[in-house]
Amino acid sequence: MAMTTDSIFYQDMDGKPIESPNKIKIMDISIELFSRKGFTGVSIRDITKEVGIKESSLYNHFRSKEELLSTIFFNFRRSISRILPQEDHLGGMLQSVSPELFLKQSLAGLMKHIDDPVMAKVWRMMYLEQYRDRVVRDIYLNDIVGNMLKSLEKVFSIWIAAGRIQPADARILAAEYQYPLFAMIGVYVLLRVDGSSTWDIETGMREHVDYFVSKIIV
Amino acid sequence: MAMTTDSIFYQDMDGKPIESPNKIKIMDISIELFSRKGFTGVSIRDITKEVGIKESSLYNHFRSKEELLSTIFFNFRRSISRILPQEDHLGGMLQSVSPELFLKQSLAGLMKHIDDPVMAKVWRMMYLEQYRDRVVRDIYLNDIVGNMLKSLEKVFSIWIAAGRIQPADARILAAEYQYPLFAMIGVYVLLRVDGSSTWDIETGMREHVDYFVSKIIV
DNA sequence: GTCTATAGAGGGATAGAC
DNA sequence: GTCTATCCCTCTATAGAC
Repeated sequence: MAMTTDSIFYQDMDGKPIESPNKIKIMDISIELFSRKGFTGVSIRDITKEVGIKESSLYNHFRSKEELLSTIFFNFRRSISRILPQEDHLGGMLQSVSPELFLKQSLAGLMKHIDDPVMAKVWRMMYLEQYRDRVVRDIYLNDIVGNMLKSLEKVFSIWIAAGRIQPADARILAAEYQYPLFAMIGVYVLLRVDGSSTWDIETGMREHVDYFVSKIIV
Repeated sequence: MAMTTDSIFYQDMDGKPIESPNKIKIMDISIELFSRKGFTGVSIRDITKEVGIKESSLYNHFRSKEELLSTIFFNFRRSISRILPQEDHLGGMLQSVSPELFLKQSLAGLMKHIDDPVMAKVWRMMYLEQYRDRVVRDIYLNDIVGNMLKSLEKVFSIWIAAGRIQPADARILAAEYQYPLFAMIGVYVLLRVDGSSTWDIETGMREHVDYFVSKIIV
């Protein structure tokens, strides 16, 4: 996967790039604060104070606090869609690498997304707001959990059909592979709130991939 | 496991049972509201309005909004500690039942806890507040994730030593078994926010136990 | 696009009568 | 233990000058 810093470029919800320095600063600081205190725990005052503008100036960039939140998740969704394997490229990719390597590379791609200084915070926001906000809940359940399981199921079916792994229910394999990672990612982003060491949980993720692979190879 | 309705009995943080009907009502309604809108998203006014008392009356029961929150999590912690396998009873229990049955019964015990009408909401609160509140973070990371993994590791070591399952790293087995369940529980409580069907994810949990057992038996 | 000023509602918490 | 009344602060958002 090519190096990219795309993820720090924001767009408005109509697709226009956000270029105003103050608007970018509002996004950055809102993400930082929302991810630590939650949407309802952060006031417009908190945000504008750190940005260095008056409250009223924020409303030149966003119509409301809600629109600011929606813009953040709009960009998260856009960013997430890029780390899912592209259906049409699957065929070629799956032939050229081993299951083990493919899974390790996917995990690396996911971790790269979560490790992005901005996206790490939005992941936290997602876990934090999903109980309060139906849109966020749908992003998690559909865009993240649903899509990842579906695309993994496809991958495992292909491997099974090609006899590269043991015959099994591809849907169950996808769940067995992915759900532990979801839980571990949750722990990972939680540990990073306090700046605690994430060494154990990262090791756990690698051990999981190894264990899983050891149980499915022919 | 014997039927019990213990979980709906609250204690104050000094250990005294909460008996005042209004105080119980405050607890119930706070849990309901906090679990849907988050601590900072709910006001004392919201709570007392539903309880049917004036704001000032709440302060006869709790010194502050924070103390109310702490009391809720104090009771959650107490309740959680009861679903962990007791170290001293492990020996006997492990000899009398098969690994498969033991794991299925543990899962049933956990699901029973989460299905309790009150505790389901506090689980949601825990997922919701853990990013904002260090104490809640510690409850999740230590009392729940940490303790469950530790006690499961013990169980697997015993089985391995007794030759009842294939030799393996007990710590990894514990992680492989438990992490998917954590993620699935997260999805489960999330689905219940909207009253969506949890049939798929419950099936997923059972399939996980089956798959896991199939990979470890001798 | 930023500012000052302010509106108008809602926040947590307390005093003191009953 | 509940009430009325109130304090003082913070909240989101808008109007209008520059």
